[in-house]
Amino acid sequence: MEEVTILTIAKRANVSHTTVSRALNDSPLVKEETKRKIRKIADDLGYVPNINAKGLVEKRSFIIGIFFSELDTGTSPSFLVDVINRSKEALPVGYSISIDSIEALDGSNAMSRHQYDGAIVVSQSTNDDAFINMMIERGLPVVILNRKINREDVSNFTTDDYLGARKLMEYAVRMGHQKFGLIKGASDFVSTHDRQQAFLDVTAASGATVKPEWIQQGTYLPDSGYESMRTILGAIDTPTCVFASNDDMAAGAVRACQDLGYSVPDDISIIGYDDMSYAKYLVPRLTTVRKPTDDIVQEGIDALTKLLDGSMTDPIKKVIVPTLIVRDSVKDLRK
Amino acid sequence: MEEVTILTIAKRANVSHTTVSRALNDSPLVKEETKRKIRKIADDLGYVPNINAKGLVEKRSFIIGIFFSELDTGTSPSFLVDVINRSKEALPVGYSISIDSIEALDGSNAMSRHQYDGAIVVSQSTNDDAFINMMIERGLPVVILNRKINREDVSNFTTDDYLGARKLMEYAVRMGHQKFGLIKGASDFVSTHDRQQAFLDVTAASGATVKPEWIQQGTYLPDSGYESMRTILGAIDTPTCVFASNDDMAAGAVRACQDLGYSVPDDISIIGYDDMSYAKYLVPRLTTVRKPTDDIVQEGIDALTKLLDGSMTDPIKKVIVPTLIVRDSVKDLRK
DNA sequence: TTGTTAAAGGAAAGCGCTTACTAATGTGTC
DNA sequence: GACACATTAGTAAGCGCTTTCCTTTAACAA
Repeated sequence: MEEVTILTIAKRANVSHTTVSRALNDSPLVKEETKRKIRKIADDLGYVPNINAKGLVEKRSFIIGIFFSELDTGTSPSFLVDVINRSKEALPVGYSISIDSIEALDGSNAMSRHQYDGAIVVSQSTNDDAFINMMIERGLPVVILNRKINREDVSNFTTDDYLGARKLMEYAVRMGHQKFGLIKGASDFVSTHDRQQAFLDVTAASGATVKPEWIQQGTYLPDSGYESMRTILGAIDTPTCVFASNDDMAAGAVRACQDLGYSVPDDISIIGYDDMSYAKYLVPRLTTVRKPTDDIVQEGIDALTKLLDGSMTDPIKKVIVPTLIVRDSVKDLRK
Repeated sequence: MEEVTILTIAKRANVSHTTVSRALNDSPLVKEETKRKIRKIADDLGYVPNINAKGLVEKRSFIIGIFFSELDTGTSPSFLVDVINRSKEALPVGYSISIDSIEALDGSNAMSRHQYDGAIVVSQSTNDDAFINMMIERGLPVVILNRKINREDVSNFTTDDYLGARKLMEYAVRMGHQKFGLIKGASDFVSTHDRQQAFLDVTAASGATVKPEWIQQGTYLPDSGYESMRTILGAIDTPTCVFASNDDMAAGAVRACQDLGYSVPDDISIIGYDDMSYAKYLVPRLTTVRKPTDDIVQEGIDALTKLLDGSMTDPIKKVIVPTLIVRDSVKDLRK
């Protein structure tokens, strides 16, 4: 299996390798007929361009980086997989993707070891800003997902966590709840802040009771939901509804209730956020908010593709609205 | 920010670029002192080798491919993430990883578009064999995970699904169960077959009852567990214990029981497989088998690394044993 | 002194590709 | 027939790196 290069093809076609290169890149400098002939030969020979050589002269790597704030902890696997899947589908052929966590890369020049042609940053935290700015300064085509960025010059696709949490909390209030607990997410995540703010605003506006001991700090991981819920249930008085800032923690919280002999939702209601795939299999089925991950990712990749081929004119900013998903984990207190 | 190449360094150090290259690659042909000087300059200048140029001459791509049988369906997100994470950690610096699904690549020469330096194949199905053989024939360093491969010349890390399912079923039998149902996994997955075989062997050996209508075909996805369970519960007689071939389907099955007014485990016991992270948050906590994913992946990457740097002598074969995880979803019928 | 050898580093080729330049044709105009 | 000027294709340079030869210098033996 001899390596077939443009030179191999050139000989076969009785043209120079220059012409082959041009034909394969659809240059207007070669006749259609010649192109056809050359392409045919390339096909027959099973020619595959050497991406290193091509990249070397074009100063490209054909690798696009996908960066998450963290890989092990904050980012949910299904979100990650979704991003990867859509990226593969939506990216032009020939590109590889490389996954990394910003946290792990930070400070080091590790990032520049791979010279990415473009990047998708799935950002959870303002801690990522330095990294993001660095990429933009370098002139790298980059798209930021998930978190709102205060720069005009970069495409940014987000969801409105505040709005989603608001919808959710307002629903709980409509169902007659007046005593609320909160399990917060990982502390430096913006989503944590937004969801919490909606919680505070809605409870304040509706005159609901929120005792300090009903507000617990979690990490977005299931175990922290479990522990936080135990603490909340340990208080003298207990809330009627607890908002766990994501579904993972909600699952842990439900578990804690069960372990301590509380029935969900009869004794206590639990609401989550994200609508993870298993949310509808929990007992009770979790009332939550669907985060439009798919859309965010799809639009993000589309934008990056445009950036890559130069067809992007102005940066795109888009906020995709989340949907309230009502299931069975909230008791109707009005009846 | 001028691009700094070995030539930039060479000028600064008053040596030829050749010497720089050698110094940076720790060649014995340059004096230690010279090396130190050159490395210092490289550091100061923030030099990053151009991977394309390096790859071009060394005929390497610095990309290793990670292939899954399928990406959307059969492979669980957390497994996938685990593989990615460990790969990142364990692979030598400078390498990028590229994720792909065999299914999507198959037939096309798409695979050869990227010229991988090595590959990890996470195989679920014998359908992957053609692909695997092709890679081996090409002489690509490759390691197969998850599924047993009948080739002597390739490293292979697996778990024993038959053994795991056997342990699980034997436990259920010990708990007094004598009427068993089965929800099978995706049909062309080897794991499906192995788990089913253990089910059949144990039930046969223990003289348990297994009615045909208690055996349903699933897909490994939660919904199929739900539907299958509904079908099983629709039978005139029902089993006392149902083995769902993975936790996702078990979750669906539990849900179906609940919806139809059956209590788990009081009316019916459910057992799963894999020990997904949420398994201990289901209600009831799921009795299942822990699949040693971490170990498989870690050993796989280690092997590939050795393959890559030529320090592998003989292919490694290893079967890692799964662990029974007893929780609350199986009722003790003996009391 | 001459010869031999080891050590250290340089010159140049070349990896496979794109892309200025250049050259060879053909075509139309006066 | 002489001129411009498209059209098509070829020549050669060069992307940043490794590596094969060479060359230089120093050290040592005879």
